[in-house]
Amino acid sequence: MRDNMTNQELADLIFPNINKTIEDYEEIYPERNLKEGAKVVRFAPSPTGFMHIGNMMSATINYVLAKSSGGVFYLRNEDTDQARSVEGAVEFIYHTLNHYGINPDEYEFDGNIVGNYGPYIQSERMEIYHTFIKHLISIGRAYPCFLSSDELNQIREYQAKSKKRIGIYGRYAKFRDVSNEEAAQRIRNGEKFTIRFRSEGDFNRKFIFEDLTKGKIEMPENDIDVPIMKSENLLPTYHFAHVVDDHLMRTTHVVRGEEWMSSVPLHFELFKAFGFKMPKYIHTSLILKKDGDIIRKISKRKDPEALMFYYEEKGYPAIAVIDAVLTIANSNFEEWRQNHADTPFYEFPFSPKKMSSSGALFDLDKLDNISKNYLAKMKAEELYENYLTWAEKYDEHVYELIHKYKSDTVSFLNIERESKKPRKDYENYSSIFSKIWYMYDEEWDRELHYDFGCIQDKDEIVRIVREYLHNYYCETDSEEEWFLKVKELCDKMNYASNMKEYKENPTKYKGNVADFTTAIRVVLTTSSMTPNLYDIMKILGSKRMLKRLEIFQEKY
RNA sequence: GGUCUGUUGGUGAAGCGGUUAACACAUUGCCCUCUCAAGGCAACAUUCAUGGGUUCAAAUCCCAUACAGAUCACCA
Repeated sequence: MRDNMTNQELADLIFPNINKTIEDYEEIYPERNLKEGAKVVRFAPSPTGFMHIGNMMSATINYVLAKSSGGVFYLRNEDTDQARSVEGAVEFIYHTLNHYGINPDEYEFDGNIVGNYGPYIQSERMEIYHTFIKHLISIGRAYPCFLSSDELNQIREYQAKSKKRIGIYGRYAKFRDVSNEEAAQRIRNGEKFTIRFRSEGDFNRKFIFEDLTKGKIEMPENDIDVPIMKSENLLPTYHFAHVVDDHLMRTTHVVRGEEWMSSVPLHFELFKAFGFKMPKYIHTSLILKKDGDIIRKISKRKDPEALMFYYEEKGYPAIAVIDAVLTIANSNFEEWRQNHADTPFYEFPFSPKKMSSSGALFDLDKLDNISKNYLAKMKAEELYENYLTWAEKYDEHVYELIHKYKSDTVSFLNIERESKKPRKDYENYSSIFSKIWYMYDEEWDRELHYDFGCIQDKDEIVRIVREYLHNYYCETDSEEEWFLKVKELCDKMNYASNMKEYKENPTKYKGNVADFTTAIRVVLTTSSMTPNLYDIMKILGSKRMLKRLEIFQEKY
């Protein structure tokens, strides 16, 4: 055994098959040629098979940042945790993003790589990581560590008990200063090891960095010898992959959750060890949830609305969800949206400074409101098509009905639409049917609940509706003629056709026009709350209306 | 326990030393009206977690306390 094994020799022993250098990779992935100010950003989820609202917010912010600066948005699959990886998750994420109008410029799945900075799947970048780790070992900034998990636990317990800082640093870093010969011997003996970064930081020194949303933040330097490569599968840890990937992919801005803030000093030291420029950071607040009296982080398990699938199933238009997300993400988005109603969201000049620094509650009421406005603005035909597409996937029964009665459905959806003040009846596709079911004859065999207004007496209602349908209603009447006839019958049956007169002398009459039309409305629809009656009658036609009078007589 | 971050109405929030403390959603009331929706008009924080301080003047600056969240893994 030789006495003086060099770092380079140790590195060669650990990675005998790595022949590239980090300089080689600098050439393979050169600086991107983009215009001044263009941002290169990424969405880098772990492929767990779900997309949650926090992911969505991060993806949206990234996309807006890239688009509005003429930059690049790429999708990177962080699958270094083999245990949690789910097959097909990237495709799923890719399609979910597409559904919301977010299209990555660079990505990879099914063996297809789009973009020059791939592979975009971490498990396919082994050689790259190993090259960079080998380099760190060769310059003495990383070393193999043979601490077993039992030993690690003991250290942790001891530190916790004696109120010391937890972690492998200082004298706890047992293998940090072991000779290269000893390390080599252990490796040759087949001992398991991880590679740890050799930190040169000092916990008593301060380190200042600028987060784009939170401003200047002062933290102690990192002095922990963190693992950069796992023993089991030789994959890098998140921290190491972040530094290598974001450098090689030439990321300029890293948008990530607030939970990463505390590892910035570590990342800083890692970037410095390679001599790389650090990207800018935007740490986003967590999305919270009010659960009874307590406010907590939104949870994938407990809160259905945490998963993006929820919004698709409920049938919220994609753009409404994006707007709701941006409303929480950036405080001046709402104002911008008011002045730019038809501008694509990615043209919004996103400002990290305007991000709220405390966590926000995701407000479902607000989403409903945004969504109502979008649905109200659509043309009936367009609404119908979107509704049909939604129903095809989520509600077969509705799909069949509206498909069969397309023309009536569109006419109904068109009532009081396409005006300056369109109706805002629907907040999402799944809630539409409960408000329009009565337009379909097939639905009338269900159990009916007539929602009466002032007139409760069945015989009186039948008298009114029968008289009206037989002797007054005419399909060719204009709306004014129609209303004149309604009022005429009103007077005849001693209901006040003039509201003012009624208010002055309520006792003189049996009721007023409103009560009168409500009776008709309820017989035709069971509901006292419907869009314009005249239009509904027009769609229904005399024959079907008479049938509904029959049903009423039988069932009520 | 160490280290960070935050705390303005039911919700999202604007404000950054002098404002009647914006705006949007929600809620409530009135008006309009064939119902509903829409629309119009109102109401809704005497106060910015609490306690001190600086100042002629504080939600805004400083300090302390409380509370909440994050992090301290061979998970990301």
